Amino acid sequence: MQLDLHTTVAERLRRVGQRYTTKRRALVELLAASNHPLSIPDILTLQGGLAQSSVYRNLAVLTQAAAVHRVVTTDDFARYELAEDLTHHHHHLICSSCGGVEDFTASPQVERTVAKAISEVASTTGFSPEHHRLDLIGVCSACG
Amino acid sequence: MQLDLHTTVAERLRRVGQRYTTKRRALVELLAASNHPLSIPDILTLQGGLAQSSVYRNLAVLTQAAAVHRVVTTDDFARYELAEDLTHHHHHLICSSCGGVEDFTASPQVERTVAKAISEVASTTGFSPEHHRLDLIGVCSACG
DNA sequence: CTCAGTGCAAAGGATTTGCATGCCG
DNA sequence: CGGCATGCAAATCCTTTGCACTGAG
Repeated sequence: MQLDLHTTVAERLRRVGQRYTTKRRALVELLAASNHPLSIPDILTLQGGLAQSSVYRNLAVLTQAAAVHRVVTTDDFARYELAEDLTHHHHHLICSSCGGVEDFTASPQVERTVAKAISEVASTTGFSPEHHRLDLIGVCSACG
Repeated sequence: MQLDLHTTVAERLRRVGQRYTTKRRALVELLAASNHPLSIPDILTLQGGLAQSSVYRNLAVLTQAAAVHRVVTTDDFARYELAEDLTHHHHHLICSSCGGVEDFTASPQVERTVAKAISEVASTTGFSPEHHRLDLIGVCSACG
């Protein structure tokens, strides 16, 4: 699985004309090891030896290669996680107080219903859905 | 309804020790007239005669008074819309290409299912949900 | 008169970019 | 060897803030 992950990421990078360098691999491993999206400050803290600008640049590259996904919450920091097809479909619990994010998985029934709603929208509007985002905004246990 | 809107907003502002000035009323009317969240550039274009900083400041005040809601998309601009309880519950179609947003309403069944999922999460985690966000990310008809 | 609200300009802060260096292929 | 990735520092750009002025009560 871990091997597959790196193989897949490498492949996606190659497809957009980019290399899978040591630093990029380190970023991917960091994201894979976390059960929630990481902000740049998070990453810089967890992984010393990475220039801030390089982190930004590499995450941008990985995002463009569809290996990483950028998550926006309520605070000023963008967060990053591995693309869903490299991990699993999930949703977010976003804390309106501290901006922190946790992952959670919805029941199959919810996903089924949402999927139906999406196809309805697609057919009744000129909008072409790529994916959906079902987040719960509230107060996390730490802030509560 | 329009009268109620202004009355309600005025009341909420008063509650946080703020006045309902002409400029603030203009902002509220602008947001009420739009069927999608507006960015600051949007607002400045639509409403001449408002200093940019005042728009930011007033939107911040209105947000704090729970009369306006800040919406984050994928581009660099924050968008603003009236609080849901002043309009109606809805969701967003977010264009991953231009960052634009349109509103849409989900079927009662979807809402019911989502509500159930939310209460499940609330009971199984330490997280206290305040509201949810079900957005579709894709390509709008203009960009497609 | 008083004080919140406003406009203007300057400051802040996350993110991006230019450029010289170093490493991978 | 050649070109891309990296680090550092400077630049960007949305957003916030300081300050003096104005207008409503």
